[in-house]
Amino acid sequence: MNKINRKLEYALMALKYMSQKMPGELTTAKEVSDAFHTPFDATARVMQQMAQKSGILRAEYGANGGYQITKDLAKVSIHDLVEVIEGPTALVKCLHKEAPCEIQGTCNIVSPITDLNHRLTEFYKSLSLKELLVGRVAMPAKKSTEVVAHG
Amino acid sequence: MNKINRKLEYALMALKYMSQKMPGELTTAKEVSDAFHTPFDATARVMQQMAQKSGILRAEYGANGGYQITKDLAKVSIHDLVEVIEGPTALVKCLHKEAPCEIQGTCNIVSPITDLNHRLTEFYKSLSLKELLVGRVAMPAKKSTEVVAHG
DNA sequence: CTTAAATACGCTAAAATTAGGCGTATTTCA
DNA sequence: TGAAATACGCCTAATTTTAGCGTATTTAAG
Repeated sequence: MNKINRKLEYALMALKYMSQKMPGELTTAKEVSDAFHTPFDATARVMQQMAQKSGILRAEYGANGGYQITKDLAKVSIHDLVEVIEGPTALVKCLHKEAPCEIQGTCNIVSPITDLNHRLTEFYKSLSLKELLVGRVAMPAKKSTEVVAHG
Repeated sequence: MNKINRKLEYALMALKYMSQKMPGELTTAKEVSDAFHTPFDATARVMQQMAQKSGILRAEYGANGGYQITKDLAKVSIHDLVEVIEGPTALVKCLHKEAPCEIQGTCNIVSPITDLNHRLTEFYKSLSLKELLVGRVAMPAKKSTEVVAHG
């Protein structure tokens, strides 16, 4: 439960990286995968998804192309990002797929799970990417020496 | 991200089922796996874990044995239960394992992930099993016709 | 004292999910 | 025309999840 997968990590890395660039400046997938030593294909894919499935990024084609943040990260929630990367969210498949759950009918926790799912979704909707990635601290202007908070 | 696994489902089913019994009455793993058509071994295992790793349940050995809820579910959080079933929690391994994360050093989201992990943990700590399983509505006294909340 | 029913738990195999990589098409700049 | 970039379908490997088997231990009942 509650484990972040690689794609989401790569997306967050890319977004944080891009958020520290000058407005209008482009960032390529290769640039990100080089900077963080992440696999190129997977990195490129999540950036494509953020551009394609959502308007978080804008893609510019061809040589000298790349991506650019186009949405205000304060207005994009973690829930939004997760749905872009992973598709529709649910604690349990049966909540929004026509679920071939073999124990349906006898299951006694549909209501609790539905409730928990709702609360979790609200939690993730309430947290913006800006709040998460930029944090309460003002951006340090210099791009170096990231300070780790708790660990 | 945020998917509930089978073990946790079985644990929640068992707990809800047991919470509707008379105080002092025992429940066997077989009884639960029969009631919900869940695999016996897996069902038995989570009940063992709840008895062994935590004091949520008490086990009585031998024929006529079984389990019994011994903790006030209002005082056991979802976070507690998850840690009993899955062990230490973290959004990402590197947060509490000596992490052989290959990109450590270049990773720029340790701080955001740590922060999110903390918020999530607080969220799960704030929600008790009683609130989740019994809900705001008073127990219906009759054990039948479970009402589904949202869908 | 033997059998049956229950908990306790290590081990292994199957199934499902995740992660990564390959190939190719398309776009654009030089 | 070639190089560099996005776009994306498909396939394979790795990891995780899930289930089941076997066996030991405890206790009630006959």
